[in-house]
Amino acid sequence: MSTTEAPGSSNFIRSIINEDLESGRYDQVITRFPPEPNGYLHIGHAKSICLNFGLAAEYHGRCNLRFDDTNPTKEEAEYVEAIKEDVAWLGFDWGEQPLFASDYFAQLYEWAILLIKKGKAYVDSQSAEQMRVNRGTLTRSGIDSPYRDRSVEENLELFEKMKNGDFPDGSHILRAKIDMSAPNMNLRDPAMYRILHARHHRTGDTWRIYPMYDFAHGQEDSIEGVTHSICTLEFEDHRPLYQWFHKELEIFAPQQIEFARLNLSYTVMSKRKLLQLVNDQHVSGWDDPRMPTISGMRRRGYPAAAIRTFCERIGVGRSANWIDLSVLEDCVREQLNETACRRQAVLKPLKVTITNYPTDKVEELTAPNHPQQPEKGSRVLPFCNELWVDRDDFMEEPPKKFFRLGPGREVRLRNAYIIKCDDVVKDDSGEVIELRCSADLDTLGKNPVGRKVKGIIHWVSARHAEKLEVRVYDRLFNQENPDKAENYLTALNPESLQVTEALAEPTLREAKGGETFQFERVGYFTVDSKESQEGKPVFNRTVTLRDTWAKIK
RNA sequence: UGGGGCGUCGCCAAGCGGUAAGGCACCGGAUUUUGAUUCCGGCAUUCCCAGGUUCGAUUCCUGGCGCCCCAGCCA
Repeated sequence: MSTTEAPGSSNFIRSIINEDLESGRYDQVITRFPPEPNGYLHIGHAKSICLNFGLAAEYHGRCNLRFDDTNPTKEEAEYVEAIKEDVAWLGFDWGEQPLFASDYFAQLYEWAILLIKKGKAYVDSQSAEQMRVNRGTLTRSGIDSPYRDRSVEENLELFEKMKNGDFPDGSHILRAKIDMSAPNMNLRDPAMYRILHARHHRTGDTWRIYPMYDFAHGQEDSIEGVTHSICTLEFEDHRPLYQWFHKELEIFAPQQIEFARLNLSYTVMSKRKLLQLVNDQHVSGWDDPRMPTISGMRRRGYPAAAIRTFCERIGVGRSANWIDLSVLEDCVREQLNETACRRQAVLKPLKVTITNYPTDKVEELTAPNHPQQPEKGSRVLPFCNELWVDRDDFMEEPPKKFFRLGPGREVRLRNAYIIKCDDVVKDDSGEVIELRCSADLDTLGKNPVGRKVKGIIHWVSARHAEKLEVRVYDRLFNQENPDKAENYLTALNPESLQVTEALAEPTLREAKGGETFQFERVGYFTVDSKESQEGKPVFNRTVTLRDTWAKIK
């Protein structure tokens, strides 16, 4: 599965891989997607997933799913499961078992000892604060730790005790001995191992020390034979260190390649902020349909194929980018237009009575499930003299370009007759509460001769309508870039969720969780797989239809 | 004012010395029992700026300008 999409346009990563293959530096392509299980995956991760798994498939290589679980204070098994589900749903296969950084803890520990013995690592006993001060600044070099020249024996002994849990958190730390005056801050004796008396989701209480990202990631890649280790731009400064460990340890050296992370308008992408949205209950959870998480989008009704298309379409480069939400929505519509069956449902009901239609008569009209795909079949639409239409499809004083219902106007009822608005009934407050119309009963499946009726509106039989809960979603944030607000929370869109009731054609009652329909002229709606019940589906608005009338207005 | 990057249409993005792909958005127009879809057509004499090399530069060189990342015992 997964790579049915058209091959993407060229990008700098493919160029690098081609060169590496031609030069013989590597003879295959092995990549990896290395999430930290400290939150749910979002659309930015999808970009990385599609890139890594996509490249591996393209070059007939392999892509590992490897959890970078080196910080037990932030990671949980729940996240591991959620991440696996999301990657699989996106359509990618990581082989028999996912891998874990924690699988390599013993090896990493041995390598740390090797570096100590080589005089390339030492135990520092400064406080975190002292270390920070002594690290210097961007423009001023750091100064050596007073513990920098401890003997190998002493370092070995202290590190052993760190491992055994003899010291409290923060009392000592293992550092690589590189250069405290390096202009690249990452080379100023970076931390390799810290003491953490924390229970790890997989190794339990086995370890009291845990490796830092820099001392773990490159070696994990090396162990797995990863040839191209693709990460985001902020790790570019870490590359010299990534390479330093491979060289000092004399192990297989993968090539790290950095690309620009995804930014999407009207959303935030940092895990910290997404976690806060969840914890402070601005959303119902990581999988709230308004979240930019994979699970949120899945619940919202975004097809996996649409997300894959999106990731291919936005390309991959090294310059900061800000992708417009419309690109994603276009991918979703493109996919759903092909796959979703058509239905009729009214969200803002206005009563219509067909005055010349027998009160006790009910007709079963036939409507195609997909006008462009007859093979999708059809369904039955009951029609009687009492209907609901959408309030937006009637105007008492319509402007010239409005070709829907108005006093004396004619309109086509989708899949049914042409009707004419003869009377407008109002309540005491002057609000329109009913339209009394007459139908041209000779217009079923054909157009009248001598006049043409341009307007077409959707409707539902009032006596057969199902009342269904519909959740109308809008963008979670009002501002294109929530991060530029004083506090991104102030940019939250208070109307991002409107719960309402739809009056829908009877067939919709049987809709199953995860199914998506196009409510004609309105948008795509997907049955919420979490909160729907048998015979009582709850619909999430996935995305609206394009609406050029809205622009004309 | 240290180091590392980036700068091609409103937003992405190809281009790798030979005379500016594509997508989204936008604007026209055709078809349409969804103002949807589909379909045609338009949309950078110009590639951050200034010099230079060259028959020829978005592509090479030099100098500017602008933006992003780095001072976690996070990843």
